Amino acid sequence: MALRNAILATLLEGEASGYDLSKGFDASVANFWMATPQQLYKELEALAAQGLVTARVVEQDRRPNKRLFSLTDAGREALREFTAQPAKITAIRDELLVKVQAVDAGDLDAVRRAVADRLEYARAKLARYDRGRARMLAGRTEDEYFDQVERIGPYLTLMRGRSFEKENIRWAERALSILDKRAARRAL
Amino acid sequence: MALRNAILATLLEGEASGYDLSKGFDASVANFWMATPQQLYKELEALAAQGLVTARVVEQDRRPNKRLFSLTDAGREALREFTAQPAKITAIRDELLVKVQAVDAGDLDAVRRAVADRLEYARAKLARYDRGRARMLAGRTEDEYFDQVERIGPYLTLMRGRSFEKENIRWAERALSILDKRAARRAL
DNA sequence: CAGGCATACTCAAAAAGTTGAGTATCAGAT
DNA sequence: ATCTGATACTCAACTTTTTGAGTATGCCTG
Repeated sequence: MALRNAILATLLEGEASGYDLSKGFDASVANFWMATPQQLYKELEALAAQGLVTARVVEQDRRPNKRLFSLTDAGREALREFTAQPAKITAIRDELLVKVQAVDAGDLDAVRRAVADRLEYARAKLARYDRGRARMLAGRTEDEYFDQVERIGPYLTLMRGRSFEKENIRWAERALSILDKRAARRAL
Repeated sequence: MALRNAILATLLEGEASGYDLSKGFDASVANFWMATPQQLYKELEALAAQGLVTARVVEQDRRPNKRLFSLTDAGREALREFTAQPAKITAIRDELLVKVQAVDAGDLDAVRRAVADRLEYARAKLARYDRGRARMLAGRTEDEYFDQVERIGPYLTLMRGRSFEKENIRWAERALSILDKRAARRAL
């Protein structure tokens, strides 16, 4: 039910195929609701069956045909209704944190590596967010941007994703240094 | 499968009942893997059946008996194996962000309210994190703390939760001011 | 002395999400 | 000339999570 709304929200940016959505689609859906391709295709099918989106087939040469989905008026209305409802709180669920919680009874090196992997991932993602941000701002300040554009939603969600990754980086750096000290102490 | 490990990791802090876990249990499980009480009871049952935890019934007067679960050696070993595996990346799934993404075609006031609610929630949660942190540090600096205690996992996960809520606060404050400007502009 | 909240659970259906295995075509690299 | 990787999907089994409805006792407040 929530993926449904994430897809509708993303289609506000324009028509997209299942494949587009499954590859970040300009980093859109993935910023607030990650899903596997299978889920996206299935949900798009369901949305089309309910008349919330329409599909048109685009024939391409040199690559498979694709179905581009776009919002219908009913879809827009469904999205509006969704925004009018209160949001439930986010469930934090992070496998890395489970491992970190268990580090004292676990494999210190492996956890260290997992944190380092996350750090690297977060840095790459932050760079992508920064590129997306630069593209949106196009040389303007934030205030100028907000004054000039129609849609503020995509920028706000981008900023949340960006600060999330920034925090991941700060935390992971600190955690690594603490884990390293602990490893040194164990080695004695 | 991941909830399983979250429970095992939490039980490192000592025995707990399903009810304890379902009420934050010193904010433990909830910091990295939120679950409903039903899920926790079911998972504890499954863990007991697999011999990863053992239950002992504690008879209480003036309140219902409870079953306290603690880790077995097999459970400890399962947890260790889990920490040795690489962690998969976290799926970001936040209903509030879906609403914010859709705000331009949605109900601006309702979204504003949803962001304000999140801000309030994040502030309350930050205060709880700060209390937990003060309790753990007990007047020591972080470095002193790390030198003195056996377990660093719980502090590290607490810090991640804390910085997550801090970022929620910063973002929500900024988002509110932008949404307000937008509302003023619409009102013209 | 009634009503609500806290403790402490259980059962089960339905919805949502994950995992694994395919299909088919074309571009570019080895 | 073959192999990898990108595009663009589909089907199905399985696991996980959510939602809703209960049970039972005792404490505290108005």
